[in-house]
Amino acid sequence: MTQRAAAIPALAEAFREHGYEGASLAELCAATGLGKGSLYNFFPGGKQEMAAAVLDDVDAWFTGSVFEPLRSAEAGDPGAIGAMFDAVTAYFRSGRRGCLQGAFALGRERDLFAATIAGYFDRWIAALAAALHAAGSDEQAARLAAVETVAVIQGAIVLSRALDDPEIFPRLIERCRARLNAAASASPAISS
Amino acid sequence: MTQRAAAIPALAEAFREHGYEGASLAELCAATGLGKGSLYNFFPGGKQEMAAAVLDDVDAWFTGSVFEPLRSAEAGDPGAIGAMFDAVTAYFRSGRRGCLQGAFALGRERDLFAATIAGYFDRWIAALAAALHAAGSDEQAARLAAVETVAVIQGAIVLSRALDDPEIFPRLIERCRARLNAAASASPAISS
DNA sequence: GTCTATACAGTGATAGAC
DNA sequence: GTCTATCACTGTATAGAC
Repeated sequence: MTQRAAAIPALAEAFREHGYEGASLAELCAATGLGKGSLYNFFPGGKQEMAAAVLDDVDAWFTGSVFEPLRSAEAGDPGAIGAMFDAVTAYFRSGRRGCLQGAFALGRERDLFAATIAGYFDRWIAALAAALHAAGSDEQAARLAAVETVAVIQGAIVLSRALDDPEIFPRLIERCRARLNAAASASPAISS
Repeated sequence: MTQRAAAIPALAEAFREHGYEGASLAELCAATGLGKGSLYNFFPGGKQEMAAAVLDDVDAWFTGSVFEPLRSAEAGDPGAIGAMFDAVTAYFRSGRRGCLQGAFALGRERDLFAATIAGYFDRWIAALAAALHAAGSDEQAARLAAVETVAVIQGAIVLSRALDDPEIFPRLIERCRARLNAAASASPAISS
């Protein structure tokens, strides 16, 4: 059963690089070093179950390393939002690595994983909005800023890959960081 | 030869909905109402030529309806940037419609169309930066704001589809509009 | 549990009838 | 020009040998 878990990161990279439709079983076998029989032993549901397992794995990582730490801002940690930017920059490798949930949202495979994808972004936005609210923004402004920040991150991945420019992602992240810091230091009464 | 041009919008919708790998020839035939023979008569290069023609068509529309009007801001038109947001909101149907160049940038098909995709975003960013520069921003700030604005638009499409929420796109667009207006009204000496 | 062999639908693409 | 028939091939998935 630990072999199944070991295969998931390799499957994730294959899906990231080729997309859901583009990742053939042959490539998934090559990526994991397993034969078709072994893959189907671990994932009887086939490619769809493999992708679902990968999405769950990514989701679990973000929950533990991004969403939960953001909640610590509610307990008064002022560095939680900065830590999110650090974690995201490392995870997406400054935009060279794509976002599986984001890529799946753009194609037809969205229908297969709609609830999982929506849940991922929903919890990300909710956690960031809670942290911003704890830092002083009113709830509506915090929610909108959280949506925008996640959108910038997703757009930065698109632009980084489209323009093949590794500096785009860190620059946009720095801009988000500065803007959220500025909003947090401003009093909510003023920003209303 | 006009039949070929008539097929392109239908092909565009098919590629948008299914992605490059996911759009099979059978679906491209169904979308256009043409048989394989007819499609191959118009596009001897097959699927790749169909996608290239679609990208060129989208590019031409953006050049005429978005990039060129932005250049008019250099001639003193203050409404050019607002017109871009209107055009983009209508084109992407408030995020329900995907961006072909953005979607292609995330998968392996990026390699096939790398120059076209990069050129599309390059010219969008350059035109918007020129308009912002004409409105008073210094060049570096204008460039960065342009990159961010295009990133927000791309991210807004991802989030709109991921969360299946049609209000996300227009809200983020309004936020961009307000921020660029605020930056334009501020003197460049202050914002340095 | 892992691989090989295989089934069978569907793929992109081509040839030829009309 | 358009369609039908067909190509060789790859796709996902399964069965069975070891």
